[in-house]
Amino acid sequence: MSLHSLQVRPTTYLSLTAVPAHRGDGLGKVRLVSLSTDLPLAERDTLEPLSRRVSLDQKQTLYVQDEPADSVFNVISGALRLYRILPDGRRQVTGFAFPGDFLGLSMLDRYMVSADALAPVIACRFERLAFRNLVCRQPGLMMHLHEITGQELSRAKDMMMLLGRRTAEEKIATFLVGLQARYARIGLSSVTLELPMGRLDIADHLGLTIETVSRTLSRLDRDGCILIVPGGVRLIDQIRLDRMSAH
Amino acid sequence: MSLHSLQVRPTTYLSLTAVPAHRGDGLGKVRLVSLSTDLPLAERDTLEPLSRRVSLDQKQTLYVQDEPADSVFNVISGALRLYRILPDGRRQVTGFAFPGDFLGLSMLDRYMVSADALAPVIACRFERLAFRNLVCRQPGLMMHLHEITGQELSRAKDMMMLLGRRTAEEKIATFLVGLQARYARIGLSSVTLELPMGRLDIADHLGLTIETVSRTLSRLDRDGCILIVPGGVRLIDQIRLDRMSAH
DNA sequence: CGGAGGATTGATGCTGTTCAAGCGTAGTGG
DNA sequence: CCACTACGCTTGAACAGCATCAATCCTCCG
Repeated sequence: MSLHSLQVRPTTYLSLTAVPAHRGDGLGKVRLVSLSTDLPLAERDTLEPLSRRVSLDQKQTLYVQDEPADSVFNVISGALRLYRILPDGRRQVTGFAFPGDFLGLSMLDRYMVSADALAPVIACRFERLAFRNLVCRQPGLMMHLHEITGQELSRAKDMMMLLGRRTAEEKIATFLVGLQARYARIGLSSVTLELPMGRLDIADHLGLTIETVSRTLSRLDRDGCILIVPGGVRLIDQIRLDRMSAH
Repeated sequence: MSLHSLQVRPTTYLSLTAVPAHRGDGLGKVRLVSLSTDLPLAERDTLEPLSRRVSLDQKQTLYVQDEPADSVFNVISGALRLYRILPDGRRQVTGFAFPGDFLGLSMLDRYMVSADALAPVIACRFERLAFRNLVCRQPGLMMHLHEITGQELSRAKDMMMLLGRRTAEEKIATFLVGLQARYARIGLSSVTLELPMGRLDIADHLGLTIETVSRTLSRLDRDGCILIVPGGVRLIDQIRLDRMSAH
């Protein structure tokens, strides 16, 4: 099972996700699915016409930092990188997006990062204002979306600690363990982690250079912590990795 | 004018702030003030009994990371530092809070950072569940609070870029210019920045050591960019500082 | 087979850290 | 009023971790 075959994450309560329509209604349309009984059919049908299916090839851009944010997205399949770039070219990859993730949920006027596809992506697109209007009329749903944003904020603070206060080895270990946990949450439990992003993406995510990422991975491999495999990494010594990434 | 004399920031639209009661109702009570016509008197009166005034002396703790988050706060005066600590003592100061700022607004079950006072603090405390319930019934207000959280998230991404990809000098310059802008927004416009936090707090905020912070400030002083004064810094060469912090 | 792009590895260097000493000011008590 | 201490800040010297520069390797794909 891989990121490509995975489509939707099972969510718990009051969740809003989208899956391709089962009805053969051609391309571009998606069927909005809510696992929540709190989201009435009437509202579901209100939101549904707002949703459009978006497909991206690898390396294509979903949106660009500072451009007017007129859409909210929900990733259905694939993987994206989210990043900011300085005028001189230095880049910070603020995160990666996987199936089930929302993008643009804070609904500011402009996108705060750029997003492009690491692998072919299918996403569900909502017109922002309509999305906003609907959500306003659904306090429970809105509260849930707010909570998702709060969790993203919490992860951002984890990242600050990681970037500001941890060594290269700890950064790599934390990244791998975190990715594993994230895959697990979307039903991709495996000892072997697929890494859809390149070494440079990891480097720009962790505040390192590509060489340091490569060297550190090689060393973890030599030490028997991990096993580097084509397209990914197999986590061998989970205990040691957990200790390195402990917070 | 200083952080101590400053009490409330003027906000634009649909804002929820609190000021000490004008009515002499003893200690502990505050009067809830909304600049929004969207927040009806009835709801204002509902929230008002939930609010309690909190006072902190310097170095006192408002709340601790990972403890159950049963309150939401709005800072009225003073300054706080927000931080996380690793088991081995390494610390990341994720930010500072000033008058007008909300704390715990993402309303997760547990506080994601610890908060303690850099200077004597007065804050307005809301019981979380009641706050949440009220906000749920006020879509416009909730939307605004969501937007504030979104802005915090945006600043968190700025921090990631700062921590991961910028030099010590750029970090310091960005910190000073950012603080200046923040003071300006709460009505504290001045060339001389008050720095209620110590060098170690700045270091732990920017992912540096106290020595590097001190050295970098000294160099900026020597170069005529800034002037170090007791308790703060005077920004001299605004243009050069802006260029160093440019994004 | 040949080229392109990504990843690895090595040699060297620099930025920021670490260790250590000294400075300045505020607070305390004789 | 001045010694004495405490604490935060500054400065210096040596060091280390990661960056930089550069060469090579690997794999995919035309």
